[in-house]
Amino acid sequence: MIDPRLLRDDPDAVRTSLRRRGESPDKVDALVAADAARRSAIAQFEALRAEQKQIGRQVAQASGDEKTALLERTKALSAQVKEADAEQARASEEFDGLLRSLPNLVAPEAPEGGEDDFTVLDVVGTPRDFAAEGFTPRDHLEIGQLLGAIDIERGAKVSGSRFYYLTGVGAMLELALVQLAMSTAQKWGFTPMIPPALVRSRAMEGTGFLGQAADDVYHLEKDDLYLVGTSEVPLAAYHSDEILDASSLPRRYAAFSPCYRREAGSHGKDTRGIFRVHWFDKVEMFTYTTLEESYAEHERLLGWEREWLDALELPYRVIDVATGDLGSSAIRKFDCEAWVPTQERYREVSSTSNCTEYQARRLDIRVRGTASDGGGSTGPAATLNGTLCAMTRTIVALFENGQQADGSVALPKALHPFLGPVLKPVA
RNA sequence: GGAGAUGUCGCAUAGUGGCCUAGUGCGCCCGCCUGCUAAGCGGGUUGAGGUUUAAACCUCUCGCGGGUUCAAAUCCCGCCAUCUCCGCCA
Repeated sequence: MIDPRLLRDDPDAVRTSLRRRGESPDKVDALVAADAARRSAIAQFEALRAEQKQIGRQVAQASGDEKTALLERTKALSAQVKEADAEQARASEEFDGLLRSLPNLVAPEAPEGGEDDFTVLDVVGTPRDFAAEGFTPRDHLEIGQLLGAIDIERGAKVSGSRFYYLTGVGAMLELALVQLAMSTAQKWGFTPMIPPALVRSRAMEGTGFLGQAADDVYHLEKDDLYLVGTSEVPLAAYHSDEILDASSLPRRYAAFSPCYRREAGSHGKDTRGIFRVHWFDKVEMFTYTTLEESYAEHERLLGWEREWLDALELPYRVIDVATGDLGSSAIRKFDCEAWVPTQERYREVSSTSNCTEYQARRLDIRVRGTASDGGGSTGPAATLNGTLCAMTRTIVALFENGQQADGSVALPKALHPFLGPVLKPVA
């Protein structure tokens, strides 16, 4: 959530941000009113409570008629305090609920508009000219079947649509990517992590996934646990309710985990192969830092994502995602999109978001000793996340871009130590 | 899954209904003293919220949430976590 003080000091900034996201700014008025109601309820409760405590101390020392009289007064007061406390709690809860439903402010630099209004920041590499090479490219599923790497029919038989088995070299390719990604991230200074993929609602809500994205989340009702759609969730919640020493920042974690997504609302989209699935594995980067440092860290995360794609020798472009297409936690988001030859377009393979203090406020993650005030006080941390390697989409890109006329796939040098230079059709 | 125990300030502990405005020790911070170091002496040291120009004051916070009571760290109920034992299990 955003800084509640901003609602009092500069509500127009909040309205402007909502408008830029394509949302109605109306709820700002309700928030300002709820804030005023909350504060007045708190003041009322505290005044009554102070009186109750004062008289309570007198009761302990009094005796006889004096005590009876005091008890008379404080008995009535007790009911009033209880009532005021309930009202204060109700008003605070209402304000908190409204505040949590508000998305993060958007960065002024983020381009305004919807899904198609992104800005292209860079284009790297050149898509191959298959016509010049004299053959028509096969799509990733066809290649995966030739290599014995992907079994989509049995995935559907066992688990339904959008499920798959990685088999043979497919399974080994994923493990190679995981191993390479984790060790590379460790070299960059990230702490390797394998986090839980089932989390409580606190973690899910705190990272901002139970708002507009709630339909995309799997929920295990019997246990009230959620399957994470990204390890951003357990990584953000890792330090919840903690105060981090400023000198320990930035803290960088790289996590390998499965990711589960209901893909509600994407019926009929990307139905072929393993491009859009209900489950995939991913290595995710995550940083805890300060607000001031978050902007530079966002650029660094993008830099590492690019370095990874460079190492995989994939052609890609980088886009600055438009305000209307940002998640509720993010103020700005950069996507890396790899070229997919059979679709003749760039498709998202990684994404990095600066969530500033939004998640940290919800999860109560604070920093002690920020530079701005000599080191004594605490303030919310800033969190950022970025994909290092989403397995299925990376496999799609590697297969399609590396394919050769005979159905084999030439691998980037970085993967040679694991799998050799070429994956060959099985039969 | 069953039985039992435990949860107090960074750490260790005291606290069995009003003297708790949570004490003490350690650690940490500031100062004094001191050839140096150590010791010693004095003060400070959970976090959040509210009133406010400020200073200051007030409220909440003893794992979390309810309840009893004029009054709860303390009594009752539920939950969470940890530990020990039994069962099951990769």
